Amino acid sequence: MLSARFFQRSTTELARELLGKYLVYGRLWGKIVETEAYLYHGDPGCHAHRGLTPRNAPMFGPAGRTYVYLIYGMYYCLNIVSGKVGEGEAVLIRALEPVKGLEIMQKNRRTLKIENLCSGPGKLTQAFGLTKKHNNLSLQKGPLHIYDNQEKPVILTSTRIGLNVGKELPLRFFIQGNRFVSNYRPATEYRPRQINAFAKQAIKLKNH
DNA sequence: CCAACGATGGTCT
DNA sequence: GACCATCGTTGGC
Repeated sequence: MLSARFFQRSTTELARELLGKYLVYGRLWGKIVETEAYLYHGDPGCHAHRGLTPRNAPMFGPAGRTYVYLIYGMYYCLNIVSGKVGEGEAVLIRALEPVKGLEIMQKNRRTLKIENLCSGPGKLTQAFGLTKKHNNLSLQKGPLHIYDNQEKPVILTSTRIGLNVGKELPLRFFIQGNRFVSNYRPATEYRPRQINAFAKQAIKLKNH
């Protein structure tokens, strides 16, 4: 299991570092293959962007906890809280490669097709049986955990999916060539300078 | 293949 | 009352 320290890094870095790691819930294992970063400053697409509310409260807590919310009245999305306490940031887990417990996932998802089990944020929570009950839980304490993996994947970047605001920001990350990634979208190699330039601008905004 | 659309209910203004 | 970090189905090619 990963230490608390693992989660204490910048949100965009955590979003990349989570790729290739395992999300583990009981007998269910999935390799994280796609993530998105949501930032407190300068990111209108972030739930916490307008400040603390009852729903987004976990995002303002310590890194390494879960933030699970209901979307479109039907699906749940799993996030891993990042950033510092008081800073509302998180990483959305967008897709997993199913690794263990595939029969259970198939039952939960009502499909046999492996590519359709966890290839989307609403799909993976359904496959794992995650709901609001799993909101604001420590990944150190469980029952949800992140396990390490030595894999160093090749990472690509693109804009995020499904947003009406903040859609131009390059904050989606995924493993090159992985067939369980949720959606095609024009992507580029990971460019630290591009991300850093944005982060710099966000801090400027913060200090206004 | 893929664009359009409806289901569905919590959250915030 | 409007919005939504989605998904499965439908109907076109």
